[in-house]
Amino acid sequence: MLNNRQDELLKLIVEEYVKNVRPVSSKSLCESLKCSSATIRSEMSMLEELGLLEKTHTSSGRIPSEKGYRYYVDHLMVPKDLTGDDMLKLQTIVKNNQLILSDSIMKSLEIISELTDCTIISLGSSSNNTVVSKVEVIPITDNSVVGIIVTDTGHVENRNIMLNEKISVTEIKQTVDIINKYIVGTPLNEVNEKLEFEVKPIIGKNVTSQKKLFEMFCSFINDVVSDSNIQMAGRNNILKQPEFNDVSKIRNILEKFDDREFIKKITDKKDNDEGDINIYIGSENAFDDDISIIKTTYPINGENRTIALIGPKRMEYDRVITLLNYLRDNM
Amino acid sequence: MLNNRQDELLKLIVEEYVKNVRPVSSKSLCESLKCSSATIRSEMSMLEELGLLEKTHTSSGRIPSEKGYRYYVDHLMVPKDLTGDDMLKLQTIVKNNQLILSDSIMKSLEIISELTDCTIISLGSSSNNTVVSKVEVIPITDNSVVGIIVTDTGHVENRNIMLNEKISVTEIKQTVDIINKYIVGTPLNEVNEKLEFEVKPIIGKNVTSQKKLFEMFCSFINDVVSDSNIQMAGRNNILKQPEFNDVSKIRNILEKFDDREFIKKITDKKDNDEGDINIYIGSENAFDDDISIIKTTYPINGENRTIALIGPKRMEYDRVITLLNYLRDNM
DNA sequence: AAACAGCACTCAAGATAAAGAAGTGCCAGA
DNA sequence: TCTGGCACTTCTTTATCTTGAGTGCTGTTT
Repeated sequence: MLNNRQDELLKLIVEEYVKNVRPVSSKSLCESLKCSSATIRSEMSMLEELGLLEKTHTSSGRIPSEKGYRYYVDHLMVPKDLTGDDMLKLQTIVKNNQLILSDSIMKSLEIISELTDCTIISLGSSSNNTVVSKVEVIPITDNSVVGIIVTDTGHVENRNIMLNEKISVTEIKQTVDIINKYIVGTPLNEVNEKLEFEVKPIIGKNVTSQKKLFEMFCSFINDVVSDSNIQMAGRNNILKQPEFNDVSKIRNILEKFDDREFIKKITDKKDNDEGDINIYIGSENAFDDDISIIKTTYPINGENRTIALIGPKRMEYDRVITLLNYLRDNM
Repeated sequence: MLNNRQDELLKLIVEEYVKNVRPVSSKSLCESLKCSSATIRSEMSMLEELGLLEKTHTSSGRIPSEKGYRYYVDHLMVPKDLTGDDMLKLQTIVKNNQLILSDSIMKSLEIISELTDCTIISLGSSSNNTVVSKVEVIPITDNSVVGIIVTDTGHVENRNIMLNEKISVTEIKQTVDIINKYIVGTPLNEVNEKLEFEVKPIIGKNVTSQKKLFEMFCSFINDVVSDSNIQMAGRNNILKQPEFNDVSKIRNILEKFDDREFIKKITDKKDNDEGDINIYIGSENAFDDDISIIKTTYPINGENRTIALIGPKRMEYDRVITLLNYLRDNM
């Protein structure tokens, strides 16, 4: 491993580079390390040999390599206390009890995205513990209805459903009553099975015109189950980062934000500790080599929501993590 | 006004510039206009004197000025037939009758945004003709409920409502029944009045614990009324346009896309002909001098939705307008 | 052995100059 | 009224030079 001074040096370089976005010179660290620039230079080249530092050209200062950031995050970073300013802004939301929990967390995430100039994505793996609270089907025209599903977390999904044939209001009510009777209280991931094996036979006994409605509704609920509900805050913040001044790079990233399938994959990665904070630096994530993702999960009303904070590889890791921890502790 | 050749010249320059994003030289037009470059140059300087053309520097070719685009759009542009390719892509959606009207129009708009590399915003002035179809309040926890409002256009709005005190299920049902009884069938813009003067007195007679629920619900419905439902397609398309290679410019525009208040103002502008296509070139709109907006309204289920197509000032006006007209004709 | 001062070397970035290309404007003649 | 010809302008590209901020290395000091 590294000696004390090397640790200290790497830490200084990461933090200096994160702050100024400029290769860090040996001279600029003399004062902090209380030794000459020559000494620092020799240490620097050792760290470079170990793959922890890089140069942008032969005679440039050093910047942290991906491995350098990893080492920093794993060994050097010390959790920072929240600054009064950060805390103040967050508290106004946390303390506001006009909002239900999930809304107030979303608001907090918006604040954090603003404070850090990062993008935050919140996505729920709703199918696990969430339970259907209510199903509604409301007639709109002669041959179209709107289907609504409400879960016990207060989440509402709706879809317009087109029917080939005219269905009477009473027929709709019949179908919905049957669905409700069997489905309310069912966990989302079991709804499919129940619809297929318990509800379908019963519907079958009734008027055939209900079949179409039932099928459409099944497909709707299917989508709800498979569709992790995605929320995003600070989508454009990446544009503020000086290293993203290349339009094609920005475009690449912004298009990934809009790609639901891509975003959903963020949840896929299984990590050692659920609930822990996981960090994916540069090529460790699929976004972009210059991007890091800080991922964690919050249990909200029994639902596990994944929170992903997306920012430049050159990120204030300590501050970001402190903010996320503060949010968890004050939930 | 301009003579025939000047018309032809301006038309050629606009269309050439739109295609190649490069100042157009006199020489490049000799063949099309069947005269020498010197002749074209003298015509060009006349058009420049009239403010229809501009130069990027003293010895550059010409580009259309804002006034030039305006003249082109008002007098020179001829509606183009749809290319087979464009039509094909649109038709697969239009002909799909699994979707209700508003959904299929949204799909079509997505296609158009893709075909034109423009961003399309669809926003509804829901309060005018839309009528409440159903109101629901579903208990989530002891002191929170989710409120749902469904309109006759199949639009669903929902909100989590936090209550200070515990309210029993039957009490909620009572309140909702009263609200439903008076509100269903009411146009959105009259809901407020009705709630205040007809429903409130009745609620007042009942248990006080309902008051809070009623108030929260009023605030919710208020927001629904004032909130024009915004949909967006191709948000990142602006990044594909070569003239937007400046990150600060892109940021400025993308941030406006996320600014609901700003977007809503698009509907505000009153125009001569409702239902007609309106064009705002460069400084004629509040977005950016290099951006044009093509705006029109579609009546969908009695609701007037505003469609705004946002792209570079250097836009294929004829094609875009043909696409929008085709969509209207095939609705 | 570790730290340091000194010096040669490297590279990026900015300034300046020159050459070439792509235009225009204008004039005189058909 | 149109056109060919020519001088002039500006952008673009390329090359050269300079400067400044760094490093790497070496020999000396502690």
